[in-house]
Amino acid sequence: MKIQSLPITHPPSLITDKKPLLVLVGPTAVGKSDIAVHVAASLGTEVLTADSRQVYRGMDIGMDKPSLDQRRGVPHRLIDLVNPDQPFNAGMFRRHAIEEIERLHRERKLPLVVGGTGLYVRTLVRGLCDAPQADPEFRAMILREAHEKGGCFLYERLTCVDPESASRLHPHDEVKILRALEVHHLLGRPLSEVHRDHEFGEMPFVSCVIGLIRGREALYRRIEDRVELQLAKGLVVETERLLAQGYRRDLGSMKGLGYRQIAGYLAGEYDYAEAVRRLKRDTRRFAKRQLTWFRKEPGLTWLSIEDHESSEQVAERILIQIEAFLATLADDRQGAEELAS
RNA sequence: GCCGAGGUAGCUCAGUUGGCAGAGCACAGCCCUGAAAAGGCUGGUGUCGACAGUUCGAUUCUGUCCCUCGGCA
Repeated sequence: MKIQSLPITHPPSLITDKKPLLVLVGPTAVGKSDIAVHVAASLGTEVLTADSRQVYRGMDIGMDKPSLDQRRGVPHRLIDLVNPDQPFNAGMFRRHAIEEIERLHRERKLPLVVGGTGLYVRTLVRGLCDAPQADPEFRAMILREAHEKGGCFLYERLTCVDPESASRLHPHDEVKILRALEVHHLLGRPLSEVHRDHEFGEMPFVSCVIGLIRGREALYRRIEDRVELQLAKGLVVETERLLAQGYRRDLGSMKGLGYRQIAGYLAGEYDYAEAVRRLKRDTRRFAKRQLTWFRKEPGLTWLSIEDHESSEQVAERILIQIEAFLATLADDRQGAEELAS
């Protein structure tokens, strides 16, 4: 019976090698942080944050980092890794995260990844293709050239060197066109080829991915409440401080939700009420994009949160799912051992 | 009460010399492999205030009524 339950795609030898990974995802303001602390405390483990924004030091209110009080003694990792003007990206996240995951495995703890950055989570669950890191010099150079030549220079160039990537991208999507050109320049191979070799088929761990969700109206209400709370905590002062420290508005970190809208208000582009309106709107749109991303994540189990549920109650339900996941893991392992002997 | 102005999408409004209506915002759906809280794409969701009249046909013209906002009493 045990042997029959083995998925054909996983040879027994691989299953015994692979270590488990727990992952909690969901849109912004769904309540991940509070719930995760309860889950981590029950499991006696730590929280590994998969959030592209919480890695920046000094950006606390805008990125909604959980306070020490909220963390209730549970260690949180992968937060405050770089300064706001330092580069950070999915590859760097993956390297830091894998280090922490392996450490926890050595300490016989179950790694619990919690976050809303879909791409970052995916680099852990399904890997990341072997392409070179971002090259700021190349980008600056080619952007200068594009500025001089104007029009669709970048897109046309990509059509020549990597027609497959070009056909998948819209001519207006400069960020992704730039990346494809960069990879071709550094590697001498088209990015589309690198992607085809990888296809997110890496699976370094046996992952249990749970997606938290609420009704759209409830989620939007929570987003509004959270924005108000961030403003009350001093988001404007924090933005002023970052600008005074010399962090310019065009930095990736400063384009994050909160800082972008408040910086526009501080620069006199619109009034305070308009800044708040835009911040709420942009956060709602972001939550929607997150949902679109997670919806197509294979193997994700949704867990819908009711309005009346406390984070402890939700954590209880998650723990039941985790127990079931660990039980199948133990079954598979036992089956593999029987097969091997 | 009288005199103006107006009632069209969730909101602000445009428009149809009579042929089942369109912008912005809001909203919805989607794409994504080292910028991802970034970046990009697509979509009009409607008893045109109500009822009658004229007309082949009325959101548009006419009448009555209702409502909102000004001004005068």
